[in-house]
This record gives sequence, structure tokens and C-alpha cells, in this order.
Amino acid sequence: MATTTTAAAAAPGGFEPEPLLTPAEVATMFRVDPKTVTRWAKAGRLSSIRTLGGHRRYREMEVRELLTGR
Amino acid sequence: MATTTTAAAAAPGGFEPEPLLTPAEVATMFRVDPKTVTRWAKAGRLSSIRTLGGHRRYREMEVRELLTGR
DNA sequence: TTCCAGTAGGGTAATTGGGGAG
DNA sequence: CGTGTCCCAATTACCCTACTGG
Repeated sequence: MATTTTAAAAAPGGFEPEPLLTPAEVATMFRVDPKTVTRWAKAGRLSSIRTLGGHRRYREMEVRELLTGR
Repeated sequence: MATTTTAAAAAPGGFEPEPLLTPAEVATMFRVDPKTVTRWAKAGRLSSIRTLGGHRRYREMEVRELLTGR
């Protein structure tokens, strides 16, 4: 496997899996409580993807942009 | 339009093989542990195809729909 | 055939969601 | 108005050993 630096492909169909972050990871990045991140998602300030069990996952790209000040 | 197959793998007998994903691939897409994907399959939340050795394979189409909130 | 990363199990600890009060 | 903390139930992550897939 020639995984250079941008290793992202996980599906053989040329399908690109999107990098996601857990609530705890986002909370750490913003230096807030995970509950606060959940509130942001509920308020629509932050888009979230749900696991089949109901847990939230956040787009790394979106979080990075918000951290960078957009 | 006789064969409107957009672009699919060839199969003897005009049979269309369905794109399948491994537990690790599905786990990466949802940002969860492969064991969690197995749990989803056992709970019936996600349909799975079993290999002759007992390993599970998942339909890429179904996984993508679940990811997109379908 | 051998090799080994990945998977299936089971069991237990850690996160998360949701509500609600401060 | 926004955040951190408490509760409980549900979901998920990590531990191990044995077997499968390419």
C-alpha cells in the first residue's frame, strides 16, 4: 500500500470517506464540555452525522474552519 | 436504451455483482469501531451478507444512504 | 502450502444522549 | 443567553483468544 500522506481511501469504488470527529475530540479542540458541542449541534450551529446508535460525529473540515475563524 | 447500466462490473450471465464493504471500511465511514458495525448487523439495523467463513460484508449503497441521513 | 492483517466471539470500562436544575 | 454539572439509560470502545480471507 503506497499510503503517502493523504491516506483517506477506505472503499474500493473510488469512494472517499469523509473524516469525522467524535464529540470528545471536538470538545477538546474548543476547550469546552462535550455537552456544549452537543448543544451546538442541536441548535444547528454545527452540522452532525449520526451513528446508527444515535451518537453524533462531526465533520473535521467544518470544525477546522470554525476553529481557524472561518 | 437496452442496457442502461451506467457503469458496472461485468459478470457472466448478465448478473450484476453488488458492491460490498468490509467491516473496517464501514467503521471508517462512520468513525466507529468495527465491532460496533458488527453490533449494528446483529441488531438488524444494517443488513449483512456472510462469507462462507462467517465474516460479514455490507452493501455500499445501504451504508451510503444511512450516512447521508437517508 | 505458509503468512498475517482483519474479523468474530465475549466481557468490561468509558462516552454519549437526553432531561432538567443551578 | 450560554455554559458546566448531576442523573440515568443506551451506545460505544477496548481487552482477550481463535478463526477466516487473500
